[in-house]
Parts: sequence; structure tokens; C-alpha cells
Amino acid sequence: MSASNQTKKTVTIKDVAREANVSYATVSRALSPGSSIREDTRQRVLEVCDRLGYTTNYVARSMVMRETRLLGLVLPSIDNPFMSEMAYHIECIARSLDYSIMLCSSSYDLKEEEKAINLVLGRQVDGIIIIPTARDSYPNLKKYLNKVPTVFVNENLMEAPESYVTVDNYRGTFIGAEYLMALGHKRILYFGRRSTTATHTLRAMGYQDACLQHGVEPMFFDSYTDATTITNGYEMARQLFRERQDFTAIQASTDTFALGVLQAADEYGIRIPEDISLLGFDNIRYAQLPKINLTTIEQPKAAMADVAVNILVGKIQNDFEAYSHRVLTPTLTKRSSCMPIDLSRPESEIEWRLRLSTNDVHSPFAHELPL
Amino acid sequence: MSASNQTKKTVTIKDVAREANVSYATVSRALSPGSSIREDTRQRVLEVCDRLGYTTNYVARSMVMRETRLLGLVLPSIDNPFMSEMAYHIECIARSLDYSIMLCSSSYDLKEEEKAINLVLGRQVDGIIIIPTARDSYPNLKKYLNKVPTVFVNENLMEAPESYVTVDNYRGTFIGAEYLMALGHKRILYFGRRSTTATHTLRAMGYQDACLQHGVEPMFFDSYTDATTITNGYEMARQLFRERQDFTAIQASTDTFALGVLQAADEYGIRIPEDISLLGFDNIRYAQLPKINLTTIEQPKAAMADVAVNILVGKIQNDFEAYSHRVLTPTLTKRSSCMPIDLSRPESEIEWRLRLSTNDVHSPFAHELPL
DNA sequence: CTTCAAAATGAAAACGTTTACAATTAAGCA
DNA sequence: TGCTTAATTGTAAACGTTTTCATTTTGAAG
Repeated sequence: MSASNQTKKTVTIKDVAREANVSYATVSRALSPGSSIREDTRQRVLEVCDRLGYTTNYVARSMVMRETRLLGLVLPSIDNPFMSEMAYHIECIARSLDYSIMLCSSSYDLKEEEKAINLVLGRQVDGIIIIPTARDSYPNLKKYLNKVPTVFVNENLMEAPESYVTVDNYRGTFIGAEYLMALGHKRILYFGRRSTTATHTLRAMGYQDACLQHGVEPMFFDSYTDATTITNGYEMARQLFRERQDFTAIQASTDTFALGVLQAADEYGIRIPEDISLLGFDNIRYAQLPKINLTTIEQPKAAMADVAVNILVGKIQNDFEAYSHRVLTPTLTKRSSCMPIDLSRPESEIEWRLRLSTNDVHSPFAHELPL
Repeated sequence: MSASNQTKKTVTIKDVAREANVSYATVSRALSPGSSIREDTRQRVLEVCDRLGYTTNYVARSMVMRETRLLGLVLPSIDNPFMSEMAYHIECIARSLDYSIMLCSSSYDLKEEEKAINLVLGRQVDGIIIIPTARDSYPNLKKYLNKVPTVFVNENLMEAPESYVTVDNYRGTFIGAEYLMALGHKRILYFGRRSTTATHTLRAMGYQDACLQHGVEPMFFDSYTDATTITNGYEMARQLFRERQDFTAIQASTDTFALGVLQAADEYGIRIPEDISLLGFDNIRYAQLPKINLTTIEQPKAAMADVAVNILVGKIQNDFEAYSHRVLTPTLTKRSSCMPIDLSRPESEIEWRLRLSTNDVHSPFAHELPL
């Protein structure tokens, strides 16, 4: 009824050894697959293990084997649809390779991020996957990174020689902007924060270059908050709608930001896409919700997770391989938040104009072919 | 350019000891706060630690201290808005108490769930938080649970004496149904799966009892898939709309399921809330999206996480305290997916009728007062 | 029944800490 | 200066494994 005072004595390899009348080395051998041990003793030992309820203590094992089979996953916040989706895929593929995940949030804070790295490092993880908080991360983190294999996800710290896997952000916004222009838009406003991360810098550049290449003047509305939450997007969009009306389309730097725009637009009686077209980036799961139906640039998240984990365990197993930089290709996911500015023009022409150029976007940062 | 072959020699306490001309016991003392050591030697040792870049190896420390400061978090899928939000809060509060989180998914699979428990157990976590996959979890898991403090979240395995923290699911659907009835609905369809978890059984019961208490006939449409994904909800809702039209409101067992309904309704040209009112449960972050605006039953997720972690570390620190069962109170979050069936009736009357009864819901499973 | 190689097992060291206990040093006091 | 006691430091064991190396057992061949 009240507290159940268990003895909580864990059974160790020695207990099994005593019970089975063998040395504990033999027990260890019975438990590891490819060791030389007679089949009948193995069976006997296994039987005793089972009877006593022995389970191997992986922290002891880690110490002597010098591997923990643990991967640190450091990210700003698991409560962000893009990141939880990434985390999901990362955990899945890691588990399939017999690695477990230690989750550490940095809360979009550089100091916390540093603490998180230190934490997982102290716990002797075999490798680290970082979704960085900001570009400034790198100088901070530099000193830790040579201790253990590391791969950055969703952010190519351009100055850093570390491994990373990202989507081709430049290409993403480039084709996005082209799509809007193909729909007839000439006044497209880029809505986001340009400077905090390489990711966002590249996204802004892709948009800008696409505009310039088609003789359209780039227009920016810079957020002073991170494009990470709907709330931030909402606040910024309210400000935007208050200050400006000189655009027919909004190209948001992230889907969460786009959702914020959606919310603010609702409040201001602005119809999407009838009054203004809206384009996102990331294709988070909620972009496809009915009523939302956000046209957006898809990041191949499962593939990114797969590549990231595989680069990492590759490095782990080969003791610091050469750095790998993988840049995957984003794709335009058409839904209903963008519409042609001139409804009279036939769709086929739009398609045609679009197809004209997107196939040869020259992305300055796509160092490698996609998966 | 190519592989950078680091020596990767980690500096241990012995290296520091040698360098500082002390025994390694002294180094250990210098690093742990309340030990008797002369201040100048501590400084000297700390200086050497710093110079050599020493960081303590927590797996070695874990072994001798017999604690890992690791909490296992076992849940069906981090890629589920409710769970990622819970995970977020759990990780935050755990981190503030100097615990780290080991994340393990069960993928809604009983076998995987058992494997996950075993995994974290082998890694010697100090405690486990489980968001169970199904009620059947318990018989499976029973044998592991006495090994280490455990707390269940979002599911009170009623047969089990383990600690748990949930919302009062019965009360939740009860007040939800009452709200719909207060809006004038008499044909309310409960849409979900009734049997897999205690949570869902209780939700169905709360709805049913509310109906009966107000002389309304309960109507069920049982899903044969789990109410965990939008896609499942969408498929089931399509089937529902094909088969039946005898209701004016849908009370969904989860928000994700409600989103599925929204999607299917869109497809069938059914307007929400004009044609049919829709009520959810959980208040996931996306329920408040513009255009979605789902009226729903809020689970106090941050509070649940807080209680869960605190129960757990309480147990850890007091070596198996008595079991704690905490049932928090859900609240109705009104948005715009429900509307009165008779628009002529004034809002005040609706409010009045509603207030009449919800204050004395007798929930058979609320063993304890809310936080 | 030896002999000998191969196979199986055991003994002990190692992984990097913490901590009880013993030994040393410092400090106070006559 | 010597004595006593408190504060500091060192020694060694322990945590639960894996693995090297040495030892024993096995079984086949002579």
C-alpha cells in the first residue's frame, strides 16, 4: 500500500558466474556473439542469465569498449514542427543502426547551445548532430568539435570545415520566386530574417537573384525576430500589413512564418490567395492542412536525416573520415496559397514560363549532387 | 584537405594529477564542491584542468556513483504535435534539474515499446517516463517497472499501481459534450477509437455520460485505426461522410483526428462550423491556427510535464516513494469550429445553460485534486 | 596410453571515476 | 620546542564490464 522498499539489487555478471560455476569472463563470452565458447556452457550460462534476470550494464560496457552507442542531438527546440520531424527521422534511422539519441535543447540560445554540446560530450556520446541556433554558433562551438565526430544539419556554417547536410536553400527560394513571377507577380515581398544563419542568408540571396535575373525589383521586409515561431511571424506580419501595401505576393522564409502571415492576414481581412499570394519554405506537416494549403518549398527531411546519420556513423566507424558536405535538392510543392495575378492568362503559359528557367539554376553553394 | 587524423587522446583525471603533482583523489576533490581541500591546491588543480582541457567523464562517474542523471523518455512518436510538445516541456524541466533525456520511440508498437524500455534500462537511466502506446502496454511492461522509478504520462493504466499523470479525460469529453448540447446540438457523433487505451475509453465514457445525463442519445462512429495521425482521421472521416449524415456535430477524440475531419469535410463540401460543428481534444499547437480555429479541450501540457518529472525525481531521490496518481483538469478552449444550432437563441442563454452543469461533473477517475 | 594441437576457460588488468581509510601535514597551545 | 588535534592529502578498493594472456581441458592421432 505504502512505499514498496525494493532491495533494487541489480544482478551482475558475477552473480551469473557464481551461479553457473564459471568465471565471469566466460559469462561475458557467452553473451557476445562471436567468441569461442562451448555450446553447452553457453546454453547453461544463458539459462542462468534468464533465471536471474540479468541484463547487461551498458555504462560499464561503454567504459571498457570506449563507445557508448549514443548520439547527441542538439537542436533549438523539439517543439517546432520542422525539428520534431527531423528528430523523428533521425531517431528512427539511428535506432536501426543500434544508436540511441540523447536529446538536448538549446532554446535558440548560444550559451545554452554550448552547454548542451558540453553536456553530451561529457556523457561520451560517439557523435553529435547539431541543428545550430545561429551562424554565430560556430566560433563558440569550434573548440569542442574536434573531440568527437559531428555533423551539422540544416545549416552550412560556411566558414567551417565540418560536415553538414542541408537543402540547397538558395535554389529553394530561387525556384520559389520564379514560380511567383511565372504566376505574373512583379511585386514580391521577401518576409523573414536575413542575417542570423547561413540558411537564411542563402534563402534571401536565392530570392534576390531570381528577381534580378527576371528584371523584378527585390523587396525585403526584415524581421527582427527569428523566423522560428508562428507567433513571431504573426507579430511581424501585423507590423507589415500596417506599414505597407505595395506587394501582391509574400515569400516567407519559413512555413512557421508563413502561418503567422496567414493569421495576421485573417485579422486584417486580407484573403490568401485572392488578395495576396503566400509562399512558404520547409513544407512542415501542417502546411498541407485543409484550409491552410500552403504552397511551399519542400525540404526532403527524411533523406536529410538519413544522410546525416549515415555520415556520422561513417565518421565514427572510420575514425574521422574526410568531411562530407551534402546539399540536397528542394522541390516546389504547389498547393493553393498562390494564384496567378492575371487569371485570364492560361495555366499552360505559366507552366511553360516556369519550366523555362528552373532547370538551370546555378546555385553557388551546392557543392555536391543530391542524394 | 583529406582526413584529419586526430590522436583523440582524452585527458583524464590522472593526467591532471601528474601535471599538478597531486594524487588523482585530490583532483577529484578539487572538482567536487563540498570536499575538504586547501583553497590554493584547488586553484592550482583547476588551473591545470583548464590548461589541459579536462572535462569529467560522466560514464565513469556514473559507474561509481550509481546514478546516470539520465531519464528515459519512451513515447510512440516524437512526430506528433501533442507528444513533441510534451517532450519539449519534459526536457526543459528535466534539464533544469540536471537530468538529461534519452529519447526512444516505440512507433505505436508494443514490441518496440518493450525494446525501448529494455534499452533505456540497460543504459541505467535513473528513471523512465512513458507515454504508452496502448493499454495492453502494461502486462508487457510490468516485469521491467520495478527496476527503476517510472511514471506514466497521458494514460492511467487503471489496473497498474504505477505512478501516472493524466488529464481528467472523462471530465474533458463530458464538458465538451455539454458545450455542444448547450449550443443546441442533439445529434452529436463521437468520432474516435474507444478501446485501445484507458485514455480513449474514458473519453468515450465522459461523452456518453454527458449525453445520457441530458437525455441525448449517444452516437458513436468507431475508428479501426488509432486516433494519432491526421491521415487516419481523414480516412475515417471520409468513410463517415460516405455512410452517415445523421449528426449536426462531431466530437473527435483527438485534435489530430479532428484535423482529419476538417480535411475530409473540405473535400465533401461540408462547411465547418456552418454545416457541422467540430470539437477536438488536446489543444495541440496547430488547433489555434487561423482558418483551423478548432474548438477543443485543452490538456495542460506544461503542468503535466512538470508534475511528471517532479514525481519521477522525487521517487529517484527518495528511493521508491509511494505511487502518485495525478489527474489534472482539462478546460474548454472555445474557438470557431462550433456554433449554435439555433442562431436565433441568444448567446447568453447558451452560456447560462452551460454554466448550469459543468461545475459539478462527477468524474469517477479523478483521484486527486488538480495541481 | 602418450602426445600434441586446438579449443575452452580462468586470472587479471584496464576503462575513469569516487570515497573510505590511512597517512601526512599544518596549526594551536603550553 | 614538543604535544595534540584538526585539516589536508595519498592509497587503494570499488563500480561492471571486455579482453589479453596464460592455463587447463578436450579430442584426435600415433
